[in-house]
Amino acid sequence: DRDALDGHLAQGPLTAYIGFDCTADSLHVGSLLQIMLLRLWQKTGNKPIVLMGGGTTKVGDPSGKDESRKLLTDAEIEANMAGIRRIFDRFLAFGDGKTDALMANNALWLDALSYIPFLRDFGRHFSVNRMLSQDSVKLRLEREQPLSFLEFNYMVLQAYDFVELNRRHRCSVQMGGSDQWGNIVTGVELGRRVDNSALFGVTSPLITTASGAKMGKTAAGAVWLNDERLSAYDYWQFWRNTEDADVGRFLKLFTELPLAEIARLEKLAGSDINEAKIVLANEATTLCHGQEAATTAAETARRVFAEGGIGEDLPVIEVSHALLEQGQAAINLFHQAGLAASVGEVRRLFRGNGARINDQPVSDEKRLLTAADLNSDGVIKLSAGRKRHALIKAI
RNA sequence: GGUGGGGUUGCGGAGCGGUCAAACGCACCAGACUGUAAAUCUGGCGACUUCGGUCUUCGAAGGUUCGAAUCCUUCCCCCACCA
Repeated sequence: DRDALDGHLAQGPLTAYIGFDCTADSLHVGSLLQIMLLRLWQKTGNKPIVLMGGGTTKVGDPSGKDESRKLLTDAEIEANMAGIRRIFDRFLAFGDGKTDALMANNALWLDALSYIPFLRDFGRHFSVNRMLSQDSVKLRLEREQPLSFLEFNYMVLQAYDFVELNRRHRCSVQMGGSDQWGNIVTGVELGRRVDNSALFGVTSPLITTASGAKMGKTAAGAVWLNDERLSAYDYWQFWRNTEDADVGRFLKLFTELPLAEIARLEKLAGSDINEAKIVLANEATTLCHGQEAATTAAETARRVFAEGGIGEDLPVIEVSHALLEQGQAAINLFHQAGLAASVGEVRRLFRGNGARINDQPVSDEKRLLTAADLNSDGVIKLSAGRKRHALIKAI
């Protein structure tokens, strides 16, 4: 009900929440849009709540995959929450103030639920007929995919979360991805039935790239938001490598530049669009890792790509002078530098002419690296393809 | 508990005694072309290798066989339907 929500917002600040799993100690760009939504919510004078799925994570999310997922201990969940909290610290201002962000954990109330009372108080408001017609359930059934009772209950628990947050923090808006639509609506209705409260749901479409792929996969896996999992440099590179067709959209969604400026950048055509990509990378990296990290990453990228040189943000592995004097097998060092998952992969890289040492292509698998390969900066530059580089430093 | 169908290399999915490190598709990596883009084409895609090969993988453990992902036994797990 957009008009009613507008009406409420016109009357004063509202509190909104988005739920996040805490199955890992970081989030990736798949969640970035949700994070940006909360940030925007706060910047426009409202209060955001980050709800951690501590309770549901403990049960183990049964969705999708066949493999038995390991159950996380309380300590692991705590650690994961701390990691995720660090990410949000960059995007939101936490505190006790009126519009300060709040982090909640649904384990707080879900753990305490008693089955029978819960069923009597809340279960009676859920219609199985309705639940079966929800997309999340219906699609599974139509495709004849398994759906456990546990999973079936997710909707119920999420709906209940909304009611709890409304009672505890007067939270009246839930945001989320469009796949959460059914769950959110269920929560809205539950709130109306048990508390007669007016709740609202806002969903955002799943962001895909222009080529239709889900956003956020790279060679190294997911594009993580914390720098222990993915360096600021790689994060910058991820944005820099955005497809042409996505640049404008991503600028609007993932940066806070004025729309006029974005409109200007969007108009750039041909190779000029690279300017827009650099701006996108700078802005996005600044939001996630800070101004300094973004600048360093941009400078490294400029040196590496524009000048074919090296930059301080490239991964470095250290080798002692003594070992280097003896000569070290290049294939092993490529492997150690993380440019390939195995020595065999390095060999293939050599065979396919994808490997370079100090920007010189190499194909000799027996190539040794020695002190003589150190360049004027005292390092050896290894490259796998055009984009992935690492440095060997003698110590 | 009963009946039926399954568990194969990241995912999907062939194979059903040797020619199987295992078709094909997707994803991924590299090369060419470019603008650190997309599309396209080419090559690669278990590990190690003295490039001759060697070793480990097809749910788990045993067994049959000269030889097993393929056959047998037991076990574990998943799914559908029935109860």
